[in-house]
Formats: sequence, structure tokens, C-alpha cells
Amino acid sequence: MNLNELRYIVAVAQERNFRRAAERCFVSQPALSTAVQKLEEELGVQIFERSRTEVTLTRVGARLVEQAQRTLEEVERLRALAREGRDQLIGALRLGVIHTVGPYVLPDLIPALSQVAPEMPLEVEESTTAQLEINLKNGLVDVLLLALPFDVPGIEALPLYDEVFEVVVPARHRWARKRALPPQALSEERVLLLNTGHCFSNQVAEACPEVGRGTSGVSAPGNSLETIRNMVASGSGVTVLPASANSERYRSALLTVVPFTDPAPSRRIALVWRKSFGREKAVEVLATALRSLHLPGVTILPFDAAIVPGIPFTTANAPKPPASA
Amino acid sequence: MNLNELRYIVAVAQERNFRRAAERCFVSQPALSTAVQKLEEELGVQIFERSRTEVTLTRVGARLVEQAQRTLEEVERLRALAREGRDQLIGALRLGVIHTVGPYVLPDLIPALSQVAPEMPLEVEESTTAQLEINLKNGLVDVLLLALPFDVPGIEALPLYDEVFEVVVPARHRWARKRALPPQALSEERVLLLNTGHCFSNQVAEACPEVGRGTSGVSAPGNSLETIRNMVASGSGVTVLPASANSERYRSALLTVVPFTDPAPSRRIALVWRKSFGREKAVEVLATALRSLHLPGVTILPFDAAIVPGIPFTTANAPKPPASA
DNA sequence: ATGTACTGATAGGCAGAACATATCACAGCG
DNA sequence: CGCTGTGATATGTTCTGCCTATCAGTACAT
Repeated sequence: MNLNELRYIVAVAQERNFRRAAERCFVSQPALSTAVQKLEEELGVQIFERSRTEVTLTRVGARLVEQAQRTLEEVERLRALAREGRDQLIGALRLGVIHTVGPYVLPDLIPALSQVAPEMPLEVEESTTAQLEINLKNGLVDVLLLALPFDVPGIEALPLYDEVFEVVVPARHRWARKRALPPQALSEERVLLLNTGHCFSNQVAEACPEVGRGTSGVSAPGNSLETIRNMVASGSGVTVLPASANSERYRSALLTVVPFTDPAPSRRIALVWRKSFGREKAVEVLATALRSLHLPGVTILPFDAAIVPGIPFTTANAPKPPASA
Repeated sequence: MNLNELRYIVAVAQERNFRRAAERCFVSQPALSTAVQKLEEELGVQIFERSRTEVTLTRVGARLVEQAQRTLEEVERLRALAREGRDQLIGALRLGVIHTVGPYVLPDLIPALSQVAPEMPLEVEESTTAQLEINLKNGLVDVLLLALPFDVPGIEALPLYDEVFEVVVPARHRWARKRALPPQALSEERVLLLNTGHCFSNQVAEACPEVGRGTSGVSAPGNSLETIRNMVASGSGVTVLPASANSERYRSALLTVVPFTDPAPSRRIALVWRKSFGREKAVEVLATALRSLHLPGVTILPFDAAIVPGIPFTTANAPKPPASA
């Protein structure tokens, strides 16, 4: 049995004539005739009574044709479902994001995205890179927004932007009036950082080896940079934050932001998803929305930027987008 | 799209593994892989996410698989309907029968048939041969029980039995004590017959030309031989009836039945149906039931008896059933 | 590190299904 | 009697569906 055979018997039942039915099915009359015979044979039931003058439905035939119609309707419904699902910008997109990016990106991202893809709500999960990797692999989330490197097989990555690090000190701190600080300076102070489960802490420690090796690095509780910012404001030490964390939204009169001396340490933020994840269009729209957020201290990368951050970003070697878009 | 493809995606969705799904579908893994790809291509939608380690449903995929299952269920329901309809002894059989046969056959036929085919009730229509022919052609009835000849294209006929004619006279009639009468004798009497729309009347007239030509033949009102029997009982004349009309059931003290002299005139009763009518089994059961009714004055015919009555039946030339059944 | 086992995708070849064209057998009608 | 219209049949071609063999990549144990 196949769907064409069902279409054929429905057509014959409606037309009560093999030729016209064949025409309506866009096949030759013999093709239709033999197909109907084959179906009757397979079902072991005569569906039509054929006389030279007219074609009639048998009693069973009438019920079979009715059921065939129902079946074909279900097939049509399936087609309709596929048609609806064809638009990749319909349906929630589950985004995993690291703690040190989420709070500074999502408030602007979500309205921007709902503008360009109103039928694709974001479902956000905030966690550490390690946990996000697990959830991406087992399909609990679709796309990750995190800091490179992220070298995992079966994964596609699209670098979005580089973001410099900045020193944050209490407003009355002796460094508050400095124009810039070299990374080494941090060894002189108590530097509050998230625990080592957070990639950002490790990247700071890497950029400022004194903090990593010496005793100046202090692990703060929780998963939020905002906790640390408040601790700094209350005089518990200094810290290093990614530039996007120092937007107007999060600025405080109690704190002062001091940039690093050139070349400032930075991190490369990227979108990452399973190669097998089919909604490229959704990822593309998400990437475009992220690139156009106008975050402070951030340099948008061209589409072909390297996965590895490479030489820390400076204004001197800022990558240019290719001439041909 | 075809039904196998639907079966395949359901299997993959259940097994979450192409190999196992292929095994369950009794096809090779490549066959299943390409079929699923083909369907995804056709629908323009990704149904599964394939990674090396596992297969996951996309959101659309989940809905499509669900709908595919519904569709396959409808197909299964169609198969079930066919299975039910396969038994040709299920469902009413519409039988057309001539007026001069019905009353003498049906009272015994109906219970006999409901014995061997309880799920095949008879729907009986009693009429003249001409009207029955029309109704058989346009499908209002399925099978006819009538007297031969009945030569119509596209029609199958199965002769069942030969039935002699008998003379019926009032009990005190001068013929009542005769052992037998020659057909010619009828010209001496008023012979009551149905009008010429009834084949039986014509057959009597044919067998006894004197009745047909002369004035002895009298057309009685109505379509029932029983009306005529009563008229004979009340002395309006004599008549000729088929032997089955003179069973115990219809016998009367006011009447006497006198056989014709050998060779007695007779008629050949047959079942007749459209060649395209598919329920041969139903016809066969009906024929068998009719053959085993034990009607008086009736000789059962072998299966290969001629359509034309041929030489009037006598005990001398009685046909024998073939050795091999 | 490296070999083994497992995944799904791909390549090439073959058999059968599905189809088209041409023709037949038959009923109905003028 | 010839003409028209019906569904069935015959024959050849095209294409689909499937097979086996193989590849490419990941996971995992050694």
C-alpha cells in the first residue's frame, strides 16, 4: 500500500470513471487501473465494481475510500506542520551564557532580538563554561555565548567581539586617578575574583601572573561579578572586570574604572553551537543582534575571525572587516 | 513522501539510533539514513539532530513524528477495515426474485441461509424479470433468482434446478381423478394465468400452445399465483403451477394437483449476477442453500448445466453430477 | 598515545516498482 | 454495422528503493 494508491481510489470514487480519475491524478489510465487492482489484491477486497458503463463502489469499498480520505488528510496535516516549522525563526532558542557575560548583554539583547525575531523567544540559562558544555552536548541548550577558547569536537564557533579588561577600584583608592595601570601593578593589592570555575577569573590570572601566583588573588563567594563590585565598593579590595560590566547601567559613584596600559588584556566572546543544530538562521540572527549592541570597550570581529584570541587586541592591530561583506 | 519514510522517522525517534531503527524496519542502515534525509529535504525541515554519539529530535521533528504516528494509525485502521470486509459472507445480500418463485422458496431459504451465513441477511425484492434486470444492472440488487432464459451481456448465470409444471383443478373437477394430463387437454378448460409480464405465464403458454392461441387462457389480476389458486378453488377455472407451489405448505382440500404426462413441461431456475459483482462466495453459499431446499417436483442440476433448458427433463435423461466434484 | 568499537554518511550497483504508449475486448448507440 | 467510450492488458523505459562496502569521526579502553 502507498499513498498514491489511496489518492487513486479516492479519485475514482469521486469521478466514478477511471479515465477522468487518472487525469485528475496526472497519470495515465492504465497506471491508475493497475494501481487500484494492486491495492485491491493487497487488501483482499474488491473496492469497485467495474462495468463497461459505470464504476460503482462496493460496500467495503465505500468505507475504505472514506478511511483513505482520512489518512490523506493526516498526511496533509503533516505537510502543514512541516511548512510551519520551516521558518527557523519560529520557536524558542535556548541560550546558555556564562555568568560574566549574561548580566551585561542580556538586558539589551532580549529586546533587540524580539524586534528582529518576535516569534523566537530566548530561553536563557546562566552557568559556567564547563556546565554549559555539558548541557549543549546533551541538547538542553541550543547555543552558548561564552569566552574562547572553547575547543570541543562537533561544535561550531563564531567569534563575535573582543572585550578588554579593566581595573575597578574604590573611588577614593590611590589608583583612582591613574590614567592606566600595567597588569603587574595588581600584585600590590588584594584582588577579588570569582572562584576558578569561572573562565574569566582564570583569564585575569593568566593576564596578570602575579595575581595568579601570589597571595593577592582572593576568591569571592557566589557566581556574580556584581557581588565583587559591591565588595570593592565597600573597600574589601580591588578587582578586574570585563569592559561590558562597566557600562552606564552598572556604574557606581563609589567606584572608579581604570584601564590597563596597552596592550590591555582581553577576552574573545563567541557564539557556539552543535554542528548538527539545524537552525543556522536563528544563530545568524542572534549573532547579528549581539554584534550591534554597542557595548563599551568592545571591538566587533569580522565573520572570519580566529577561534583563538591571538595577540591581545590593541587599537593598533584592530581587525578590519573585509571589503566584501 | 511515502509511508515507509513515516515509519522510518517514527522508528528513529523511538530508538534514537539509526542502526537499531533500521533493524526494526528490516532495512539496512544506509537505506534508512537516505530515506530520512530525503524526507527532511522534501519537507524542508530538519527532523533529527545527528551527533556521533546520539540522535535527538528537533522541536519540529517531535511534532512531525507525532503526526506521522497518527497517519500510520489511520493506515492501520484502513487495513483493519479491509480485513473485516474480506469475508464476503458479511454484509447484506440484496436478492431479486420473481413473483412465481419467491413465495415458494423464501420461507425455507431465509432460515437455511441464516444458518450457514448468519452475518449475511437477505434483502429481498420481488418483481418481474424485466424490472429485476434493470435493478440488477443499476446495482439496486446484487443477485437474481429467476427462470431462464436470461441472456444479458455482462451477466453470469448459474442454473440451479429444473421444476416441472402441474395442473391444479378444483377437488371435484372431472380431472381430479386423472393420473396425468397431456398439455393439449388444457384447451378444453378456462385456464387462469398471470398477465404476460410474468415469464411463467409465457412459459405455460409456450408449453401448451392451445392455451396461448385459443380463448381458454384467461388473465387473472395481480402478481400472485396464490390469487389464482384461490380463484380455482372457488371454481373460476383451472390453472398450471410450478411444482414448488404445490408443497404441503400451500396444499388445500379444495384443490387437486394433476401432473402432466411425460415429458412434462418445466422451467429452469437459475441464479444470476453481474460479472463484476465481487462476492462469489456469497453467491456460492446462496446457491448451495437453494439446491438443498428439497422442493417438490424439482431436479437439482449439476454445476455445469446449460443456461438454456434444452430438452424438457424426464427421469430418463436426468443429468448426473460429474464424478469429480 | 593508540587501537577498537561504535556512530551516521556516502558510493556504486542492481532489482523491482511505477509509469507511459499502444492496443485489446466489450457495451451502447445511432 | 460502424463509431464512441469504457476499463483491462502488453511491452518497454525510467527511476526509486534497497543492498553491500566503505568512509569519517567520536568515545573509550588499553
